[in-house]
Formats: sequence, structure tokens, C-alpha cells
Amino acid sequence: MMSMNSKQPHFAMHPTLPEHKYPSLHSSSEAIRRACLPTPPLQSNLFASLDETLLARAEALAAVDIAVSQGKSHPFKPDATYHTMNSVPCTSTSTVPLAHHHHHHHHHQALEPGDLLDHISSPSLALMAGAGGAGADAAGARPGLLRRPPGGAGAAAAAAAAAAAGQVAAASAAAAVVGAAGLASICDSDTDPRELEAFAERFKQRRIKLGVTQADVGSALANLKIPGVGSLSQSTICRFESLTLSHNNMIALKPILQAWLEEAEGAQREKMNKPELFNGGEKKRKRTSIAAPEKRSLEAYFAVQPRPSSEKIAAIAEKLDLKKNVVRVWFCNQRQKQKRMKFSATY
DNA sequence: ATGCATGAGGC
DNA sequence: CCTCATGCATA
Repeated sequence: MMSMNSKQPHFAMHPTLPEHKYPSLHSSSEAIRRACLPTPPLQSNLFASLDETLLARAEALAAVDIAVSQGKSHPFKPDATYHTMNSVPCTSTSTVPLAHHHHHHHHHQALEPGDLLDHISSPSLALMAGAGGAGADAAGARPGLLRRPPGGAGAAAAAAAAAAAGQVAAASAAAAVVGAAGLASICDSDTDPRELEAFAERFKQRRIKLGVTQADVGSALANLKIPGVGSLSQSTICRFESLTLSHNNMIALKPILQAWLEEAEGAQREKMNKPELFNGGEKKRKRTSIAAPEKRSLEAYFAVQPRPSSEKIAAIAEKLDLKKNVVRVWFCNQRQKQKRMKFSATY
């Protein structure tokens, strides 16, 4: 009676597969990513002797933030800002003489207050040459998208089996999946951030025209019998539309959403609903809310050291009077955010 | 639309 | 313990 969720098991999508093994998607991508990492995280030498100093400095920076931030308040999200304002009507067949695909750029963790300020209070958070994360990841393969079978579906087993096979196909080439669903541009143009942005925008527009919500799309995906593709949450659809997903994630989801879009438009006559809502009253996950002051401190620490050691995390947790795990997760999430689609002009 | 969380897969 | 893909809960 602890972590068991009543609604749906988040896994079981790759339970038994004696023949093949598709989770290689993840592994390969990460392996490549890691391999490409030019500089492993080691800034500890710089701060090795700055235990107390670091905290103090970080907090000082946080204090600065307070002073700065109280002068204004932006209603917009501070991160995930990358709009490249591109509307290239490029199709899959259109030639792309501009051979500037995605190249891996080594990213450097910012160690200066500038980054901190930019992150927490900068009004000009649009321009950052932080294409590192996305670029590096993009260089690799694609992640093993979509998992989790439809909660109480009786065909879960079959779906899972099919899903397994599908995963492999998806890994090899998005073309396989897309081909079956509805032909998409599965070339290097698929990795083009501008193309993704354009698609995301078109997607949202057409989705709205169809009169479906993000949540609807999410559950409808399960109706598409694409192997390995189950439903997705409103959150994910939203993030896709707003491009607040990792580059790889965007690329992985694009063909699937495109398939859905085409089918939905092609058969705009039926409106299936998968209300799989059975809740008896189990454990509700609680979202601990970190107060603004603590958050500011965390941001300050993050600016100085994005990957604090366990000990440091513990220290920070104690100072801020937060649970260590909460702090650890916060840093993890912060890193993820920092890595999102952020390829403004690249330079 | 987003913040905090879970979990698989990997070192 | 990390990274990543995702999602529940929420502002």
C-alpha cells in the first residue's frame, strides 16, 4: 500500500520478450550520448574547498535575486523558451542545401552568477546558447518512447507483445511506424528543430480545429493501433505542443502524433472516449510545494553546482529544511529543464 | 501550463 | 545516483 497506483501500472510493457529486446533504444541513445560527452562533470576541484563558502555564496546570490525580483514579476515561464520563429514550409522532398544539421556542441555548465540571474530573474531569458544538451542527445538514437499499457484493458497482453516488436521497429527507423500510419518526412528534416516547431504549431492548430483537447489526444493515441504506442497524458501532449520536451522526445513523438492527426481528420465522424476512470480511493500522490525562498536558494546553488554530491544535497536540504530526496529530485528536474529545447540561435 | 515525482535502464 | 520519458496534482 505504498507506491501501487490503482489506475494503471506504469510498466509491464516489456514484460516478456524471449526473442528480442527493444529497450535498447534507451540504452543506445544514452550510451552514445555519454560517449559523446566531451567533458564529464568535474567541477568539484573548483569548489572542493568551498563547502561553506559555496553555500554562503549561493545564498548571497539568492539574496540578490530577491532584491531584483521584487521589482517585477513575469507571467511567463522562465525556462523552455526557445522560439526560433521559423516557419519553413520545407517538405520532406524539398532540398535542403543548408547542410547545417545538428552538430554536437559541448556544453559547459555555467558557473557564474550570470547564469543564475538569467535563470531566476533575467527578463531576457530568450537568448542562451545552450544547445548543448539537446544537440548531444539528438546525436544519439531515439529513446524508447511510450510505454505503459492501457490500464484495465483486457487486450493489454496482446498489446504489450505487439508493442515490444513495434519498439524495435521504431528504434530502427521511424519510417516503419510512420509508414504504416501515414507517411511523414523521416529524414534529417525530422531532427530539424525548426521542422519540429512548425509541426507542433500545425498540430495544435489542427487539433483545436478538430475540437479535441490535449487529454483527448493523449487517450486517443491508444486507439491508434500502433505497436508500442499507448496513451499519453495531457501533460505530454501539452509539452509537445509547447516544445517543452527534449529534442529526442519531440522527434519520437512527432510521427505518432502525426499519425493520430491524420486519422482523426480522416475520420472526423467518430468521437471515441476512453474514460478509464476508476478510482476507489487509493493513495493520492502529493506534490510537495517548495516555497519561493527555498526555491531561490536552490536556484542559487544550482547556478554554482548543478550536480551536487549526496553530501552537498544533504547539506542543502538541511539548510533549507527540506527532505533530502526532495532536494535531489529538484536538482534532477532542474537539469532536465536546463536541457530542454534550447537552441535559440546557437550563437 | 507546470512543478514535483516515479521508474526503467545504465553505469 | 543519474538521465529520460512521463504523469499526477495543481496553480
